[in-house]
Amino acid sequence: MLSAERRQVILDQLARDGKVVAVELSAFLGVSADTVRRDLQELAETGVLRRVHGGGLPPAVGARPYAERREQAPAAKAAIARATCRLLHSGQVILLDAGTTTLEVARNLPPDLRAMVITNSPPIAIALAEHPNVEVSVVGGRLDKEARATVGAATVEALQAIRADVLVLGVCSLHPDVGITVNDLEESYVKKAMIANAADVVAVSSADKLGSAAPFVVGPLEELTHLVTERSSPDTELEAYRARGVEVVVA
Amino acid sequence: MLSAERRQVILDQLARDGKVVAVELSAFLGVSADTVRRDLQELAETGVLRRVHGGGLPPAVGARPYAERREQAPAAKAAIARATCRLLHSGQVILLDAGTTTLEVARNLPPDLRAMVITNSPPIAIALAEHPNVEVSVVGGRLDKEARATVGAATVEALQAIRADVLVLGVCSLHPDVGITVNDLEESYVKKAMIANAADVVAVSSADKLGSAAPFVVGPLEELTHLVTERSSPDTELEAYRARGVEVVVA
DNA sequence: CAGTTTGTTGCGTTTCTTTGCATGTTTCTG
DNA sequence: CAGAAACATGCAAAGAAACGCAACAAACTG
Repeated sequence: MLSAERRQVILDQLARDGKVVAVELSAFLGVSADTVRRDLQELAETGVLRRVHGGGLPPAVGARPYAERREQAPAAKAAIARATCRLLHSGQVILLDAGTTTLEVARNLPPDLRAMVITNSPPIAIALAEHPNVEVSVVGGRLDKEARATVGAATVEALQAIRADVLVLGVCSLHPDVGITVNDLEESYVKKAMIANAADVVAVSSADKLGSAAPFVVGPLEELTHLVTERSSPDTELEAYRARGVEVVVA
Repeated sequence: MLSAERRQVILDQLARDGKVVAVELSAFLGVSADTVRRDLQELAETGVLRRVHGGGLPPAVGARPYAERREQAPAAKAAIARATCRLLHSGQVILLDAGTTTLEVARNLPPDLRAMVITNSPPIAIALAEHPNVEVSVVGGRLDKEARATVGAATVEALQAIRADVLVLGVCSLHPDVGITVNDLEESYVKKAMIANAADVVAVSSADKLGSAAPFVVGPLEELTHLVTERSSPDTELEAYRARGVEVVVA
Protein backbone atom coordinates (compact mmCIF):
# COMPACT_ATOMS: atom_id res chain seq x y z
CA MET A 1 0.00 0.00 0.00
CA LEU A 2 1.24 3.43 -0.94
CA SER A 3 1.81 5.91 1.85
CA ALA A 4 -0.34 8.54 0.16
CA GLU A 5 -3.09 5.96 -0.18
CA ARG A 6 -2.83 5.19 3.50
CA ARG A 7 -3.26 8.83 4.38
CA GLN A 8 -6.32 8.97 2.21
CA VAL A 9 -7.77 6.05 4.16
CA ILE A 10 -7.10 7.91 7.38
CA LEU A 11 -8.93 10.95 6.06
CA ASP A 12 -11.84 8.83 4.88
CA GLN A 13 -12.13 7.23 8.27
CA LEU A 14 -11.94 10.66 9.89
CA ALA A 15 -14.76 11.92 7.69
CA ARG A 16 -16.85 8.84 8.43
CA ASP A 17 -16.36 8.55 12.19
CA GLY A 18 -15.50 12.11 13.10
CA LYS A 19 -12.28 10.88 14.70
CA VAL A 20 -9.36 8.54 14.27
CA VAL A 21 -7.42 6.63 16.93
CA ALA A 22 -3.73 6.02 16.37
CA VAL A 23 -3.53 2.46 17.70
CA GLU A 24 -6.63 1.39 15.78
CA LEU A 25 -5.18 2.79 12.60
CA SER A 26 -1.92 1.00 13.28
CA ALA A 27 -3.70 -2.37 13.51
CA PHE A 28 -6.10 -1.67 10.66
CA LEU A 29 -3.44 -0.50 8.24
CA GLY A 30 -0.82 -3.03 9.26
CA VAL A 31 1.93 -0.53 9.92
CA SER A 32 3.76 0.51 13.06
CA ALA A 33 2.33 3.10 15.40
CA ASP A 34 5.29 5.28 14.52
CA THR A 35 4.26 5.43 10.92
CA VAL A 36 0.69 6.29 11.85
CA ARG A 37 1.94 9.07 14.06
CA ARG A 38 4.01 10.45 11.24
CA ASP A 39 1.01 10.29 8.93
CA LEU A 40 -1.15 12.13 11.43
CA GLN A 41 1.52 14.76 11.86
CA GLU A 42 1.78 15.19 8.13
CA LEU A 43 -1.96 15.55 7.75
CA ALA A 44 -2.10 17.99 10.62
CA GLU A 45 0.52 20.14 8.90
CA THR A 46 -1.61 20.43 5.81
CA GLY A 47 -4.51 21.50 7.98
CA VAL A 48 -6.94 18.72 7.08
CA LEU A 49 -6.78 17.13 10.53
CA ARG A 50 -6.31 18.36 14.05
CA ARG A 51 -3.81 16.34 15.99
CA VAL A 52 -4.75 15.32 19.52
CA HIS A 53 -3.20 12.93 22.01
CA GLY A 54 -4.09 9.43 20.89
CA GLY A 55 -5.34 10.26 17.41
CA GLY A 56 -6.89 12.99 15.35
CA LEU A 57 -10.07 15.04 14.99
CA PRO A 58 -11.57 17.15 12.22
CA PRO A 59 -9.91 20.55 11.96
CA ALA A 60 -11.40 23.48 13.85
CA VAL A 61 -13.84 25.52 11.83
CA GLY A 62 -11.24 26.96 9.52
CA ALA A 63 -11.31 28.09 5.92
CA ARG A 64 -14.59 26.25 5.44
CA PRO A 65 -17.24 28.82 6.40
CA TYR A 66 -16.42 31.27 3.64
CA ALA A 67 -17.57 29.00 0.81
CA GLU A 68 -20.70 28.18 2.78
CA ARG A 69 -21.57 31.73 3.67
CA ARG A 70 -21.21 32.79 0.07
CA GLU A 71 -24.09 30.60 -0.96
CA GLN A 72 -26.56 31.40 1.77
CA ALA A 73 -29.71 33.42 1.01
CA PRO A 74 -28.58 34.65 -2.38
CA ALA A 75 -31.96 36.08 -3.35
CA ALA A 76 -32.28 38.29 -0.30
CA LYS A 77 -28.67 39.39 -0.63
CA ALA A 78 -29.13 40.35 -4.26
CA ALA A 79 -32.22 42.40 -3.41
CA ILE A 80 -30.37 44.24 -0.66
CA ALA A 81 -27.48 44.83 -3.01
CA ARG A 82 -29.68 46.32 -5.71
CA ALA A 83 -31.41 48.61 -3.23
CA THR A 84 -28.04 49.74 -1.90
CA CYS A 85 -26.84 50.60 -5.38
CA ARG A 86 -29.67 53.07 -5.72
CA LEU A 87 -28.08 55.07 -2.90
CA LEU A 88 -24.80 55.42 -4.81
CA HIS A 89 -24.11 58.05 -7.43
CA SER A 90 -21.51 58.96 -10.00
CA GLY A 91 -18.72 61.17 -8.80
CA GLN A 92 -18.73 59.74 -5.29
CA VAL A 93 -15.85 58.21 -3.42
CA ILE A 94 -17.31 54.96 -2.15
CA LEU A 95 -15.78 52.93 0.65
CA LEU A 96 -16.81 49.28 0.31
CA ASP A 97 -16.42 47.11 3.39
CA ALA A 98 -15.65 43.40 3.13
CA GLY A 99 -18.43 40.82 3.35
CA THR A 100 -20.64 38.64 1.24
CA THR A 101 -23.43 41.20 1.01
CA THR A 102 -21.07 44.01 0.08
CA LEU A 103 -19.51 41.72 -2.53
CA GLU A 104 -22.96 41.42 -3.99
CA VAL A 105 -23.22 45.21 -3.98
CA ALA A 106 -19.98 45.39 -5.95
CA ARG A 107 -21.35 42.94 -8.51
CA ASN A 108 -24.54 44.95 -8.88
CA LEU A 109 -23.04 48.38 -9.35
CA PRO A 110 -24.67 49.93 -12.45
CA PRO A 111 -22.27 49.77 -15.40
CA ASP A 112 -22.65 53.51 -16.01
CA LEU A 113 -21.65 54.46 -12.46
CA ARG A 114 -18.47 56.53 -12.63
CA ALA A 115 -17.04 56.50 -9.17
CA MET A 116 -14.00 55.70 -7.11
CA VAL A 117 -14.37 52.61 -4.98
CA ILE A 118 -12.03 51.85 -2.10
CA THR A 119 -12.11 48.43 -0.48
CA ASN A 120 -10.17 46.24 1.90
CA SER A 121 -11.54 43.06 0.30
CA PRO A 122 -9.56 41.30 -2.46
CA PRO A 123 -12.67 39.47 -3.77
CA ILE A 124 -14.46 42.79 -4.15
CA ALA A 125 -11.44 44.28 -5.89
CA ILE A 126 -11.47 41.42 -8.40
CA ALA A 127 -15.21 41.74 -8.96
CA LEU A 128 -14.79 45.45 -9.68
CA ALA A 129 -11.96 44.83 -12.11
CA GLU A 130 -14.74 43.80 -14.50
CA HIS A 131 -16.52 47.11 -14.11
CA PRO A 132 -15.91 49.52 -16.99
CA ASN A 133 -16.21 52.84 -15.20
CA VAL A 134 -15.25 52.65 -11.55
CA GLU A 135 -11.76 53.29 -10.40
CA VAL A 136 -10.68 50.81 -7.75
CA SER A 137 -8.31 51.25 -4.88
CA VAL A 138 -7.26 48.51 -2.50
CA VAL A 139 -6.42 49.10 1.14
CA GLY A 140 -3.45 47.00 2.13
CA GLY A 141 -2.67 45.14 5.32
CA ARG A 142 -2.57 41.68 6.83
CA LEU A 143 -5.11 39.34 5.27
CA ASP A 144 -7.76 37.87 7.54
CA LYS A 145 -8.23 34.52 5.81
CA GLU A 146 -11.63 34.01 7.32
CA ALA A 147 -13.13 37.30 6.16
CA ARG A 148 -10.89 37.61 3.09
CA ALA A 149 -10.24 41.19 4.08
CA THR A 150 -7.22 43.16 5.14
CA VAL A 151 -6.99 44.18 8.78
CA GLY A 152 -4.42 45.51 11.19
CA ALA A 153 -2.50 48.70 11.80
CA ALA A 154 -1.53 49.22 8.17
CA THR A 155 -5.15 48.97 7.07
CA VAL A 156 -6.36 51.42 9.71
CA GLU A 157 -3.59 53.86 8.87
CA ALA A 158 -4.33 53.70 5.16
CA LEU A 159 -8.02 54.32 5.83
CA GLN A 160 -7.18 57.43 7.80
CA ALA A 161 -5.70 58.95 4.64
CA ILE A 162 -9.09 58.69 2.96
CA ARG A 163 -12.19 60.89 2.92
CA ALA A 164 -15.10 58.95 1.47
CA ASP A 165 -18.52 60.28 0.57
CA VAL A 166 -20.26 57.09 1.49
CA LEU A 167 -19.37 53.87 3.26
CA VAL A 168 -21.19 50.63 2.52
CA LEU A 169 -20.77 48.68 5.72
CA GLY A 170 -21.44 44.96 6.03
CA VAL A 171 -22.71 44.34 9.54
CA CYS A 172 -22.51 41.13 11.54
CA SER A 173 -24.77 42.23 14.35
CA LEU A 174 -26.89 45.30 14.88
CA HIS A 175 -28.87 46.15 17.99
CA PRO A 176 -30.84 49.34 18.69
CA ASP A 177 -29.25 49.78 22.10
CA VAL A 178 -25.86 48.03 21.83
CA GLY A 179 -25.09 49.45 18.39
CA ILE A 180 -22.85 47.92 15.73
CA THR A 181 -20.89 44.89 16.92
CA VAL A 182 -18.63 42.27 15.32
CA ASN A 183 -17.00 38.96 16.22
CA ASP A 184 -13.41 40.01 15.74
CA LEU A 185 -11.38 42.69 17.46
CA GLU A 186 -9.28 43.59 14.44
CA GLU A 187 -12.36 43.84 12.32
CA SER A 188 -13.90 46.28 14.78
CA TYR A 189 -10.92 48.64 14.46
CA VAL A 190 -11.10 48.56 10.68
CA LYS A 191 -14.82 49.32 10.69
CA LYS A 192 -14.30 52.12 13.17
CA ALA A 193 -11.70 53.70 10.92
CA MET A 194 -14.01 53.36 7.94
CA ILE A 195 -16.88 55.02 9.73
CA ALA A 196 -14.67 57.83 10.97
CA ASN A 197 -13.64 58.70 7.45
CA ALA A 198 -16.94 58.55 5.60
CA ALA A 199 -19.64 61.22 5.39
CA ASP A 200 -22.56 58.83 4.97
CA VAL A 201 -22.66 55.31 6.38
CA VAL A 202 -24.94 52.76 4.74
CA ALA A 203 -25.23 49.49 6.63
CA VAL A 204 -26.35 46.44 4.70
CA SER A 205 -27.78 43.58 6.71
CA SER A 206 -29.95 40.53 6.32
CA ALA A 207 -32.93 40.33 8.69
CA ASP A 208 -31.43 37.72 11.02
CA LYS A 209 -28.58 40.00 12.01
CA LEU A 210 -30.85 42.71 13.32
CA GLY A 211 -31.43 42.70 17.04
CA SER A 212 -28.36 40.61 17.79
CA ALA A 213 -25.09 41.58 19.41
CA ALA A 214 -21.49 40.34 19.19
CA PRO A 215 -18.55 40.80 21.57
CA PHE A 216 -16.72 43.71 19.94
CA VAL A 217 -18.36 47.09 19.69
CA VAL A 218 -17.75 49.21 16.61
CA GLY A 219 -19.93 52.12 17.62
CA PRO A 220 -23.45 53.31 18.46
CA LEU A 221 -26.30 53.05 16.04
CA GLU A 222 -26.22 56.80 15.53
CA GLU A 223 -23.10 56.37 13.39
CA LEU A 224 -25.32 55.00 10.64
CA THR A 225 -27.13 57.22 8.21
CA HIS A 226 -28.85 54.41 6.30
CA LEU A 227 -29.78 50.80 6.86
CA VAL A 228 -30.67 48.54 3.94
CA THR A 229 -32.35 45.28 4.91
CA GLU A 230 -34.82 42.67 3.71
CA ARG A 231 -38.52 42.95 3.25
CA SER A 232 -39.02 40.15 5.75
CA SER A 233 -37.94 42.30 8.69
CA PRO A 234 -40.88 43.06 10.96
CA ASP A 235 -41.74 46.70 10.68
CA THR A 236 -42.00 47.19 14.43
CA GLU A 237 -38.37 46.19 14.77
CA LEU A 238 -37.29 48.67 12.13
CA GLU A 239 -39.09 51.45 13.97
CA ALA A 240 -36.42 51.35 16.67
CA TYR A 241 -33.77 52.16 14.09
CA ARG A 242 -35.80 54.93 12.46
CA ALA A 243 -36.36 56.49 15.89
CA ARG A 244 -32.60 56.84 16.21
CA GLY A 245 -32.28 58.78 12.99
CA VAL A 246 -31.32 55.93 10.68
CA GLU A 247 -33.01 56.02 7.30
CA VAL A 248 -34.23 52.47 6.79
CA VAL A 249 -34.57 51.05 3.28
CA VAL A 250 -36.45 47.79 2.87
CA ALA A 251 -35.39 45.91 -0.26
CA MET B 1 4.66 -0.81 -27.65
CA LEU B 2 4.25 2.88 -28.19
CA SER B 3 4.81 5.20 -25.29
CA ALA B 4 1.38 6.80 -25.70
CA GLU B 5 -0.16 3.34 -25.71
CA ARG B 6 1.69 2.51 -22.55
CA ARG B 7 0.39 5.60 -20.84
CA GLN B 8 -3.14 4.68 -21.79
CA VAL B 9 -2.64 1.31 -20.12
CA ILE B 10 -1.46 3.09 -16.99
CA LEU B 11 -4.58 5.26 -17.00
CA ASP B 12 -6.81 2.22 -17.52
CA GLN B 13 -5.22 0.47 -14.61
CA LEU B 14 -5.59 3.60 -12.49
CA ALA B 15 -9.30 3.80 -13.33
CA ARG B 16 -9.76 0.11 -12.55
CA ASP B 17 -7.80 -0.15 -9.29
CA GLY B 18 -7.88 3.41 -8.04
CA LYS B 19 -4.11 3.41 -7.88
CA VAL B 20 -0.99 2.37 -9.73
CA VAL B 21 2.33 1.23 -8.30
CA ALA B 22 5.49 2.11 -10.19
CA VAL B 23 7.33 -1.18 -9.72
CA GLU B 24 4.27 -3.24 -10.66
CA LEU B 25 3.83 -1.22 -13.82
CA SER B 26 7.47 -1.70 -14.62
CA ALA B 27 7.13 -5.47 -14.47
CA PHE B 28 3.75 -5.56 -16.18
CA LEU B 29 4.77 -3.32 -19.07
CA GLY B 30 8.24 -4.75 -19.46
CA VAL B 31 10.03 -1.43 -19.26
CA SER B 32 12.40 0.03 -16.73
CA ALA B 33 11.21 1.76 -13.60
CA ASP B 34 12.74 4.93 -14.98
CA THR B 35 10.46 4.91 -17.98
CA VAL B 36 7.44 4.30 -15.79
CA ARG B 37 8.43 7.21 -13.60
CA ARG B 38 8.72 9.44 -16.63
CA ASP B 39 5.30 8.32 -17.80
CA LEU B 40 3.80 9.04 -14.40
CA GLN B 41 5.40 12.45 -14.34
CA GLU B 42 4.03 13.21 -17.77
CA LEU B 43 0.53 12.12 -16.78
CA ALA B 44 0.74 14.11 -13.57
CA GLU B 45 1.57 17.25 -15.51
CA THR B 46 -1.60 16.94 -17.57
CA GLY B 47 -3.56 16.51 -14.35
CA VAL B 48 -5.09 13.11 -15.02
CA LEU B 49 -3.07 11.49 -12.28
CA ARG B 50 -1.72 12.55 -8.94
CA ARG B 51 1.88 11.55 -8.47
CA VAL B 52 2.79 10.10 -5.10
CA HIS B 53 5.85 8.36 -3.77
CA GLY B 54 5.80 4.84 -5.18
CA GLY B 55 3.16 5.31 -7.83
CA GLY B 56 0.10 7.34 -8.65
CA LEU B 57 -3.45 7.99 -7.45
CA PRO B 58 -6.52 9.56 -9.04
CA PRO B 59 -6.36 13.35 -9.02
CA ALA B 60 -7.46 14.95 -5.73
CA VAL B 61 -11.16 14.42 -5.15
CA GLY B 62 -11.90 17.85 -3.74
CA ALA B 63 -9.79 19.55 -6.38
CA ARG B 64 -11.31 21.99 -8.81
CA PRO B 65 -12.65 20.70 -12.10
CA TYR B 66 -9.68 19.65 -14.03
CA ALA B 67 -10.70 21.22 -17.31
CA GLU B 68 -10.73 24.62 -15.63
CA ARG B 69 -7.49 24.01 -13.86
CA ARG B 70 -5.83 22.88 -17.00
CA GLU B 71 -7.00 25.84 -18.97
CA GLN B 72 -5.49 28.35 -16.63
CA ALA B 73 -2.46 26.25 -15.88
CA PRO B 74 -0.89 24.76 -18.97
CA ALA B 75 1.65 22.11 -18.18
CA ALA B 76 4.57 24.46 -18.71
CA LYS B 77 3.28 27.03 -16.26
CA ALA B 78 2.57 24.41 -13.63
CA ALA B 79 6.03 22.96 -14.07
CA ILE B 80 7.65 26.38 -13.69
CA ALA B 81 5.52 26.98 -10.61
CA ARG B 82 6.54 23.73 -8.99
CA ALA B 83 10.20 24.33 -9.70
CA THR B 84 9.91 27.81 -8.22
CA CYS B 85 8.35 26.42 -5.06
CA ARG B 86 11.45 24.34 -4.50
CA LEU B 87 13.40 27.58 -4.09
CA LEU B 88 11.16 28.75 -1.24
CA HIS B 89 11.56 27.72 2.37
CA SER B 90 9.77 27.98 5.68
CA GLY B 91 10.55 31.06 7.70
CA GLN B 92 11.10 33.27 4.70
CA VAL B 93 9.37 36.51 3.90
CA ILE B 94 8.27 35.99 0.31
CA LEU B 95 7.26 38.81 -1.99
CA LEU B 96 4.94 37.51 -4.71
CA ASP B 97 4.53 39.65 -7.79
CA ALA B 98 1.27 39.69 -9.77
CA GLY B 99 0.85 37.52 -12.85
CA THR B 100 -0.58 34.26 -14.07
CA THR B 101 2.60 32.32 -13.49
CA THR B 102 3.08 33.71 -10.01
CA LEU B 103 -0.56 32.92 -9.28
CA GLU B 104 0.27 29.36 -10.18
CA VAL B 105 3.20 29.51 -7.79
CA ALA B 106 0.81 30.60 -5.03
CA ARG B 107 -1.47 27.65 -5.78
CA ASN B 108 1.45 25.26 -5.69
CA LEU B 109 3.00 26.35 -2.43
CA PRO B 110 3.55 23.22 -0.32
CA PRO B 111 0.89 23.02 2.41
CA ASP B 112 3.53 22.69 5.09
CA LEU B 113 5.38 25.85 4.07
CA ARG B 114 5.28 28.27 6.99
CA ALA B 115 6.11 31.64 5.58
CA MET B 116 4.92 35.19 5.25
CA VAL B 117 3.78 36.07 1.75
CA ILE B 118 3.36 39.65 0.64
CA THR B 119 1.60 40.38 -2.65
CA ASN B 120 0.09 43.22 -4.63
CA SER B 121 -2.27 40.85 -6.43
CA PRO B 122 -5.81 40.30 -5.06
CA PRO B 123 -6.21 36.99 -6.91
CA ILE B 124 -3.04 35.69 -5.29
CA ALA B 125 -4.24 36.89 -1.90
CA ILE B 126 -7.47 34.93 -2.34
CA ALA B 127 -5.65 31.83 -3.50
CA LEU B 128 -3.45 31.97 -0.43
CA ALA B 129 -6.43 32.40 1.89
CA GLU B 130 -6.88 28.64 1.36
CA HIS B 131 -3.37 27.90 2.53
CA PRO B 132 -3.21 26.62 6.11
CA ASN B 133 0.23 27.88 7.07
CA VAL B 134 1.26 31.02 5.25
CA GLU B 135 0.51 34.45 6.59
CA VAL B 136 -0.65 36.78 3.86
CA SER B 137 -0.18 40.50 3.57
CA VAL B 138 -1.66 42.63 0.82
CA VAL B 139 0.02 45.73 -0.54
CA GLY B 140 -2.56 48.44 -1.16
CA GLY B 141 -2.88 50.96 -3.93
CA ARG B 142 -4.78 51.75 -7.08
CA LEU B 143 -5.98 48.64 -8.88
CA ASP B 144 -4.72 48.06 -12.39
CA LYS B 145 -7.74 46.26 -13.80
CA GLU B 146 -5.79 44.68 -16.60
CA ALA B 147 -3.12 43.12 -14.41
CA ARG B 148 -5.38 42.73 -11.36
CA ALA B 149 -2.60 44.21 -9.29
CA THR B 150 -2.17 47.31 -7.22
CA VAL B 151 0.13 50.00 -8.59
CA GLY B 152 0.93 53.63 -7.95
CA ALA B 153 2.59 55.72 -5.30
CA ALA B 154 0.84 54.05 -2.37
CA THR B 155 1.96 50.64 -3.55
CA VAL B 156 5.57 51.73 -4.01
CA GLU B 157 5.59 53.42 -0.63
CA ALA B 158 4.17 50.35 1.10
CA LEU B 159 6.76 48.15 -0.59
CA GLN B 160 9.54 50.35 0.73
CA ALA B 161 8.49 49.45 4.27
CA ILE B 162 9.24 45.81 3.55
CA ARG B 163 12.36 43.69 3.64
CA ALA B 164 11.75 40.41 1.87
CA ASP B 165 14.04 37.40 1.74
CA VAL B 166 12.98 36.46 -1.75
CA LEU B 167 10.95 38.01 -4.53
CA VAL B 168 9.15 35.88 -7.10
CA LEU B 169 8.93 38.16 -10.10
CA GLY B 170 6.70 37.54 -13.08
CA VAL B 171 8.48 38.89 -16.12
CA CYS B 172 6.91 40.11 -19.34
CA SER B 173 10.12 40.43 -21.29
CA LEU B 174 13.68 39.49 -20.56
CA HIS B 175 16.70 40.16 -22.71
CA PRO B 176 20.34 39.48 -21.88
CA ASP B 177 21.43 43.00 -22.87
CA VAL B 178 18.32 45.14 -22.36
CA GLY B 179 17.41 43.53 -19.05
CA ILE B 180 13.97 43.28 -17.46
CA THR B 181 11.28 45.25 -19.28
CA VAL B 182 7.48 45.63 -19.07
CA ASN B 183 4.63 47.16 -21.05
CA ASP B 184 3.40 49.58 -18.44
CA LEU B 185 5.14 52.46 -16.73
CA GLU B 186 3.39 52.09 -13.39
CA GLU B 187 4.14 48.41 -13.38
CA SER B 188 7.81 49.13 -13.90
CA TYR B 189 7.93 51.30 -10.79
CA VAL B 190 6.25 48.63 -8.71
CA LYS B 191 8.65 45.96 -9.89
CA LYS B 192 11.60 48.25 -9.25
CA ALA B 193 10.44 48.79 -5.68
CA MET B 194 9.99 45.06 -5.20
CA ILE B 195 13.47 44.29 -6.46
CA ALA B 196 14.99 47.00 -4.30
CA ASN B 197 13.54 45.46 -1.17
CA ALA B 198 14.25 41.78 -1.68
CA ALA B 199 17.46 39.90 -0.99
CA ASP B 200 16.99 37.27 -3.69
CA VAL B 201 15.09 37.81 -6.92
CA VAL B 202 13.62 34.79 -8.69
CA ALA B 203 12.19 35.55 -12.13
CA VAL B 204 9.62 33.16 -13.54
CA SER B 205 9.15 33.18 -17.28
CA SER B 206 7.84 31.05 -20.09
CA ALA B 207 10.26 30.46 -22.93
CA ASP B 208 8.63 32.86 -25.39
CA LYS B 209 9.32 35.83 -23.16
CA LEU B 210 13.06 35.29 -23.17
CA GLY B 211 15.02 37.36 -25.61
CA SER B 212 12.27 39.93 -26.05
CA ALA B 213 12.09 43.52 -24.86
CA ALA B 214 9.27 45.93 -23.94
CA PRO B 215 9.21 49.75 -23.70
CA PHE B 216 9.69 50.27 -19.96
CA VAL B 217 12.89 49.18 -18.30
CA VAL B 218 12.75 47.73 -14.79
CA GLY B 219 16.45 47.07 -14.44
CA PRO B 220 19.45 45.14 -15.73
CA LEU B 221 19.61 41.40 -15.79
CA GLU B 222 22.11 41.46 -12.93
CA GLU B 223 19.26 42.28 -10.54
CA LEU B 224 18.12 38.68 -10.85
CA THR B 225 19.58 35.92 -8.76
CA HIS B 226 17.51 33.12 -10.31
CA LEU B 227 15.55 32.50 -13.48
CA VAL B 228 13.03 29.67 -13.68
CA THR B 229 11.90 28.78 -17.17
CA GLU B 230 10.67 25.93 -19.32
CA ARG B 231 12.50 22.92 -20.53
CA SER B 232 11.83 23.98 -24.11
CA SER B 233 14.20 26.93 -23.92
CA PRO B 234 17.24 26.33 -26.12
CA ASP B 235 20.23 25.92 -23.92
CA THR B 236 22.40 28.28 -25.93
CA GLU B 237 19.99 31.09 -25.12
CA LEU B 238 20.11 30.33 -21.42
CA GLU B 239 23.89 30.48 -21.49
CA ALA B 240 23.68 34.25 -21.93
CA TYR B 241 21.79 34.52 -18.66
CA ARG B 242 24.11 32.20 -16.82
CA ALA B 243 27.07 34.23 -18.04
CA ARG B 244 25.60 37.24 -16.25
CA GLY B 245 25.46 35.46 -12.93
CA VAL B 246 21.82 34.39 -13.02
CA GLU B 247 21.22 30.89 -11.73
CA VAL B 248 18.99 29.32 -14.36
CA VAL B 249 16.53 26.61 -13.36
CA VAL B 250 14.89 24.64 -16.15
CA ALA B 251 11.54 23.17 -15.08
C1' DC C 1 21.32 8.76 -49.33
C1' DA C 2 24.33 10.39 -45.66
C1' DG C 3 24.25 13.43 -41.96
C1' DT C 4 21.76 15.75 -38.48
C1' DT C 5 18.34 16.38 -35.31
C1' DT C 6 15.00 14.88 -32.11
C1' DG C 7 13.00 11.96 -28.89
C1' DT C 8 12.87 7.71 -26.24
C1' DT C 9 14.89 4.40 -23.32
C1' DG C 10 17.92 2.11 -19.97
C1' DC C 11 21.92 2.40 -16.84
C1' DG C 12 24.86 4.06 -13.03
C1' DT C 13 25.22 7.30 -9.46
C1' DT C 14 23.63 10.32 -6.10
C1' DT C 15 20.04 12.09 -3.29
C1' DC C 16 15.80 11.91 -0.88
C1' DT C 17 11.77 9.25 1.40
C1' DT C 18 9.88 6.02 3.91
C1' DT C 19 9.84 2.93 7.60
C1' DG C 20 10.64 0.36 11.84
C1' DC C 21 13.30 0.21 15.89
C1' DA C 22 15.75 1.89 20.06
C1' DT C 23 15.83 5.39 23.40
C1' DG C 24 14.32 9.00 26.30
C1' DT C 25 10.46 12.24 27.36
C1' DT C 26 5.77 13.76 27.96
C1' DT C 27 1.02 12.98 28.92
C1' DC C 28 -2.79 10.48 30.59
C1' DT C 29 -5.26 7.78 34.21
C1' DG C 30 -6.54 5.21 38.22
C1' DC D 1 2.02 9.73 42.19
C1' DA D 2 3.28 5.77 39.71
C1' DG D 3 2.61 2.79 35.83
C1' DA D 4 1.11 2.69 31.22
C1' DA D 5 0.37 4.62 27.04
C1' DA D 6 1.49 7.96 23.68
C1' DC D 7 4.90 10.87 21.83
C1' DA D 8 9.45 12.81 19.97
C1' DT D 9 13.99 11.99 18.20
C1' DG D 10 17.89 9.87 16.08
C1' DC D 11 19.41 6.10 13.33
C1' DA D 12 20.03 2.71 9.73
C1' DA D 13 18.31 -0.10 5.89
C1' DA D 14 15.47 -0.50 1.89
C1' DG D 15 13.64 1.50 -1.75
C1' DA D 16 12.16 5.38 -4.80
C1' DA D 17 13.28 9.35 -7.31
C1' DA D 18 16.29 12.71 -9.67
C1' DC D 19 19.99 13.47 -12.78
C1' DG D 20 23.39 13.05 -16.20
C1' DC D 21 24.83 10.12 -19.77
C1' DA D 22 25.04 7.17 -23.69
C1' DA D 23 22.80 3.97 -27.00
C1' DC D 24 19.40 3.70 -30.31
C1' DA D 25 15.63 4.58 -33.56
C1' DA D 26 12.69 7.61 -36.15
C1' DA D 27 12.08 11.83 -38.52
C1' DC D 28 13.93 15.54 -40.93
C1' DT D 29 17.25 17.89 -44.23
C1' DG D 30 20.53 19.17 -47.72
